[in-house]
Amino acid sequence: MPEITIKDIAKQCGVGISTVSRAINNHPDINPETKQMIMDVIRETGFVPNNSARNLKRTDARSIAVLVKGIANPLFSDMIKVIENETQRKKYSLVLQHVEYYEDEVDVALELVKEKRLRGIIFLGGYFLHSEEKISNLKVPYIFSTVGTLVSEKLDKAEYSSVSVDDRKESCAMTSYLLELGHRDIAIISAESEIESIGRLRLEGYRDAFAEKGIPCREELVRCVEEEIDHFSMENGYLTTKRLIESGEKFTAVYATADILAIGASRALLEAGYRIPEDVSVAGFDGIELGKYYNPAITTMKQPVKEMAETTVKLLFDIIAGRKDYEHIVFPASLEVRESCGERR
Amino acid sequence: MPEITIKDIAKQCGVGISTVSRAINNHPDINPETKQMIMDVIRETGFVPNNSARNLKRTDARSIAVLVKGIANPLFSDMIKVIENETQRKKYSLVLQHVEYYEDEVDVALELVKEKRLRGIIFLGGYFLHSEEKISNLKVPYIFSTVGTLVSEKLDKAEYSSVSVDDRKESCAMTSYLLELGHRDIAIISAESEIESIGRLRLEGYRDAFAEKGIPCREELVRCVEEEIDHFSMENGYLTTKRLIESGEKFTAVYATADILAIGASRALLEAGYRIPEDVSVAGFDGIELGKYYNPAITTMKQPVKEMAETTVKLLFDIIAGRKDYEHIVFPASLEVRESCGERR
DNA sequence: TTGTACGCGTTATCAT
DNA sequence: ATGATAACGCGTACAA
Repeated sequence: MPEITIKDIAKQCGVGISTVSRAINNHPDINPETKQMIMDVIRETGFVPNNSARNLKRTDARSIAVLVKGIANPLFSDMIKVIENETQRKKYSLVLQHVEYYEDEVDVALELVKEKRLRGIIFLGGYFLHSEEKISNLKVPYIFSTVGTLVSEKLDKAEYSSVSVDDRKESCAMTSYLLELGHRDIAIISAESEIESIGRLRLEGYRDAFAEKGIPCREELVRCVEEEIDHFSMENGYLTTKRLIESGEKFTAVYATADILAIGASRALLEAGYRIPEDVSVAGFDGIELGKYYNPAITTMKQPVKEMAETTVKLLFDIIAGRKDYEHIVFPASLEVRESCGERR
Repeated sequence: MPEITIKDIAKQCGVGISTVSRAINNHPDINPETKQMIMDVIRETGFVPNNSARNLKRTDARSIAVLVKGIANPLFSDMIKVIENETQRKKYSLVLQHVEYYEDEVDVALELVKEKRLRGIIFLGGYFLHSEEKISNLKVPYIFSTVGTLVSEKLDKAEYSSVSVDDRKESCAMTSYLLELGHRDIAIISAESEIESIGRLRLEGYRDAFAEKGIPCREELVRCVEEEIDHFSMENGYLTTKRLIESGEKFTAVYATADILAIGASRALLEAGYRIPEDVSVAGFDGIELGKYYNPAITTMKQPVKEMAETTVKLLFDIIAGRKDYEHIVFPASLEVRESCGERR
């Protein structure tokens, strides 16, 4: 079946090919009547312009992309909503691209930039252990959102931008809060400890808090999620906590380094007969909406998602416009006391 | 900045343009040494082929797409995972495309098919009140998954396929279950009642159950979610239930027509001081993972997500291969009794 | 095994 | 205001 093209439309309308193009793209210099006539034919025939051909020619795209690693993470859903809005306000279009856990986000970015003539990129999630060599091929501005301090070690800070919270510091604050409630046996459900990652930073923050107060931290209570399944998932929080419970170690609080893990952890505790927070306190990190709805509502360290997303977009456009070169912005997180933590009894 | 192209590589390697193309695309008829040499240069230069140009030429794409309306819906996340796996097993690639709530999914599909040379499409979510005229322009096989019976009225059944559950019937079953527990004052939190939609079908099922048993159903207890915000969201379940509570109407059970609404509803009830299920029973629909983790775990009508997704992919490939023309498959849902429903006291 | 040349469908440039 | 035509970057007959 022969695809219907702009040529067919032109022929059928008895006009030139470029006139049709003008009609499609809302060019000013075209006779309104001609345009109307063309648009009518287009509707009748059901003609749809081929985007590949368009992108091939186009030099000006007015679009940016956000690459998301970890589709199911509610934190990202929340951010994306804001990014979408902000981008629209700038009259840009937003390409939303999911990156599989086994894919290299930089490779995906490189392809996408060429394919869609993007002006900028926002990375959400992932580890970013990228070689400078590869990422230096990325000629458009890019921002790491939510994973700020992570990237800094390998890469030249002047090459990229970031918007994030200080995961280590805020995690330390969360742990301190639990310590101040009188808890000493605080189990931590950590997403990764080996890889340089957000999970690792938050784990270090946990250790910092103990060190600051001169309280020894019990290594038996440091629990990493299972490697084989999604690190940030309720299931993993559940399984890891279940193993913790079954190990027989005593604890009075569980700090899960992500709310989504905290919910899985809570389930495991409730099933084992613990009451929250009467028997065990549960704390999370991130401040996702879901935590507010859970029963009990999860006390958490809340990232200012809305502000971060807005700032990310604003910064990206500043860089695109040449008003800035790069910037590393760190937002404060805020302790959100809800229902899942109590004083140690 | 001049983008680096296949031509540059050819020149730099001292070979023809098509030799480079052969190297990139793993063509058999190329000297392994030449290929190695070319690949080395490609790596050094960081050359990335332009997908737009490729798609423009390509006739064989070996890829399908899934268009998702409602990114945040966990039910869809669950399905997508399965679809991804199954597609990969068939050695096809999967294009995952989100459709904004204000976009027309058929328009998006039309564009995408041309742009990416897709061989088939899976629609997830949306209302599908599409005119036959528009959708008839879609020349590749397409399947509506999870919204089966909805589409049938306007469209010729031989034009498309569907995989779904019988929302009306299963919703009736869920309601019957509550009636059998002794509940009579069953409030329903419904996503839409006006538009022809899944929410509407489930509401009709609710009414059916009352009718079957000859029990009058109290219209004051039929509550529709707020129009302005996402119909399938915890927030909407929460707000709608809150309004219900504030209205002062008496009820002993709340049936939310989606688990995600049920969670919002539960929060509202708990905040108002009700215990679940001791004071009020809560029931949902869909069977999303989250419901299992909630406290109390939400009793629900579970859609066989995995089987549905697998079947959807299988069916699509059968149609692509010409082994079938179309098919409308209805899966049974199953009552999953968890913790949120009890007998009326 | 390799290179040349054409065409995919569109937009942009330049005439007219 | 409109039309002809040259790119855009790549794949692929076809020739060598």
